[in-house]
Amino acid sequence: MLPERTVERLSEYRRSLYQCLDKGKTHIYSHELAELHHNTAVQVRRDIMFIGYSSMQRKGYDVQELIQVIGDILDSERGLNVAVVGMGNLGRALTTYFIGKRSRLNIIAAFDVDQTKIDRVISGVKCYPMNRIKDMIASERISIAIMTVPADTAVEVTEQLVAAGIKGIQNYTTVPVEVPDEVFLDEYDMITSIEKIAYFVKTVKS
Amino acid sequence: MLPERTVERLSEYRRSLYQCLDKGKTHIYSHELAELHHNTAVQVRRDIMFIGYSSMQRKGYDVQELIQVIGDILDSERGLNVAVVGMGNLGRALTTYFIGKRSRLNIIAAFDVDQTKIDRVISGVKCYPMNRIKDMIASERISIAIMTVPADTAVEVTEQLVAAGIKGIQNYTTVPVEVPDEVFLDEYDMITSIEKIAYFVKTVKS
DNA sequence: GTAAGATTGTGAATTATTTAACAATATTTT
DNA sequence: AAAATATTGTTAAATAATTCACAATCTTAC
Repeated sequence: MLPERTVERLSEYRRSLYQCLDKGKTHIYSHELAELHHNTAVQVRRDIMFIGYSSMQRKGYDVQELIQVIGDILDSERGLNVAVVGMGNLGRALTTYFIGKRSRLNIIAAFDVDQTKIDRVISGVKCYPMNRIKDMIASERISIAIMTVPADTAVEVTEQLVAAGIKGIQNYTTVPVEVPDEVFLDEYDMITSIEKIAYFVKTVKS
Repeated sequence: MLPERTVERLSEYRRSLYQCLDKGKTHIYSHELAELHHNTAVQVRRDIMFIGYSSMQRKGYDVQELIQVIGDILDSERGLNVAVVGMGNLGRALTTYFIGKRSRLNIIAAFDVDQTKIDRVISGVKCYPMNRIKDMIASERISIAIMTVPADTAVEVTEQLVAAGIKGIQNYTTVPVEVPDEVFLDEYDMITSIEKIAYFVKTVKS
């Protein structure tokens, strides 16, 4: 099992590699990838070492091959199904982000309380009522939920997701939630990230 | 200067502390804070040690005082002004997240290319055309920009922000950008975060 | 008022992550 | 074809982050 940071970086590298491909660039040096991602060439080589890929030396990494190898590590064979829970601004933003991205992650359902959204296709995804969470997760083999609901419903929604057998949750609400060990949880708080920037903006100056 | 992770955690603790305050809870133990944030009591104590606060021992930390002390570390005296660049779904989501939050960060302007948005107040923030970036950042003393524009304009918009003298940028687009050393940059990629979850969901099982 | 118990604060140990250093090797130059 | 150069892969060193372990201290129970 790779370190969390390494997984993140691999995912990011892959995005850049696809861009290289689009530009017709067939090989890339470790220091080029590093520069694109604000880290060092050694770090890049180390990450790539982790996944056991070897370039033909001195020509840089073969872009196509590297994409392939990263895919072998990151992706599941048949892809994973994803649901967006909460089709507000953030839910829709995320969903449109995904559209057109080469990805083995398929957003196949959205859930919302808003009656006017239900049964409609929003940002390319069909929207279901919250009480369908349970059966849809089971029947559609949804393994990951992206939670973009209002803060005050986060805990309750999490419980529903866990009860339905979800395997991973990305929590974008501003409240931390609790899940059993076997569910992978990641929490990201936009306010925190801005407060962090504010701190460094403030303290670098002084 | 505190470690980045510590700053993040402090911001998160503070959020929980405000919630305690609302519930009338006046003191909190390190292990309680830890549980809320999926980390250990030692970690919490270490973080709090970093900022030089001491509880009256054995009663837990005084919630109000701790909020105060974290604020002294994280916040700037007079607060910082923030702009959202790109008032799409994500921009609006973020802006509404901030509204009503006790914060020294004031989102005071939004920028967008869309003519129909310009000069209107959206999610509580006035929206300006992109060509106002330069003068607004200067005249309104905006130090932080949250970039939520389409990927293909990210690099160009970053250049504008930097030229205008921005101090910190949160990049929510899917392409990495380049800034000079004195500008603090944080990049967060939602697709990466979901790919990471997918990896761990996949590999924990096997 | 003494003993037992709970909690903090922190030096030391551990673990994780990053960086340095350099041998190995392929390519280009002369 | 030998020398110079550039790049990778990897061991070892350094740095950073977390956890352990425990003294100090306050509170409660008896």
